[in-house]
Amino acid sequence: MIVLDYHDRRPLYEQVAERFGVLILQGGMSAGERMPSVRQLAVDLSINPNTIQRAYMELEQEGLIYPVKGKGNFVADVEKIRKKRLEDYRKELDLTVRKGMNLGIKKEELLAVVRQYFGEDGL
Amino acid sequence: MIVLDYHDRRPLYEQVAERFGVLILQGGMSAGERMPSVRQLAVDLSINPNTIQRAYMELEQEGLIYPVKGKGNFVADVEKIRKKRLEDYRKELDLTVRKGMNLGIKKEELLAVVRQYFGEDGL
DNA sequence: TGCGTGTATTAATTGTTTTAATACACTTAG
DNA sequence: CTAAGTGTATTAAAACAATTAATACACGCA
Repeated sequence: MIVLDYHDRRPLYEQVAERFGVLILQGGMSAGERMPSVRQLAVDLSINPNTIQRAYMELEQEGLIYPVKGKGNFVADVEKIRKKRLEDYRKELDLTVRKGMNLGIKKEELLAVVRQYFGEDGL
Repeated sequence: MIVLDYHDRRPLYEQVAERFGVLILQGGMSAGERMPSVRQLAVDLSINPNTIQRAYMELEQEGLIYPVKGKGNFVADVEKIRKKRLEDYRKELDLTVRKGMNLGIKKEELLAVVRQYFGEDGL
């Protein structure tokens, strides 16, 4: 069971989302497994159900879980998670490169950064 | 003289900074030229001097102006501005590429995005 | 139908941002 | 050296946004 840290300045819903996020990504929960119910977890942690709801919303945004009305929230497939992460990253990358173009950066400089992390091989 | 828009939801200091920022970047003011004094501009716009001060702080952060105690704020050299922008962008670019590496993105995909905006030539 | 589930709306609380009031410190003209 | 103009720092008031809670609604299943 997760534990809240009231010395942590971050909001409660963020702590809850973060703990479960790590748990899921590290394989502590498997795909399809049910999350604790909004109400039950709220009782366990002695906080309001809406705070849990908010945390689950965050996790849903990240593609880590999905809700089923009347049944509960369930852990998503890690493969789908990975795909969503890549999707989001591609948008970010596109923006960054375009921004560089607008700033008048040289193509070679962009390539150099890529090489720096991915090596020279294969050009 | 700039004009404040009280229907604009953005804070006053941001409006002030934005207006002068555009003015400077578009060549409406030349390097070394003096900005309106904090107090004078405050009187003109009928707002508190600290709000102007805050706006000028923003502009200083962006490298657009520099302060001289007892004398005033002055428009920076556009060349220095350009350099600072590039500096900031390089850090951003570095982070983005590293993040891609951590996500396990393929080198070729990064290169493809670069080509998309900068063309195929020169590989 | 009843219990357990997620969802939506509204309000109270808390925290952050924005603006103002005021006092301090530096520069230069005279 | 003093006065008037300049930027700077500190503090507090006011406005705004984020967070949490209270409450009611809607769905699924036994």
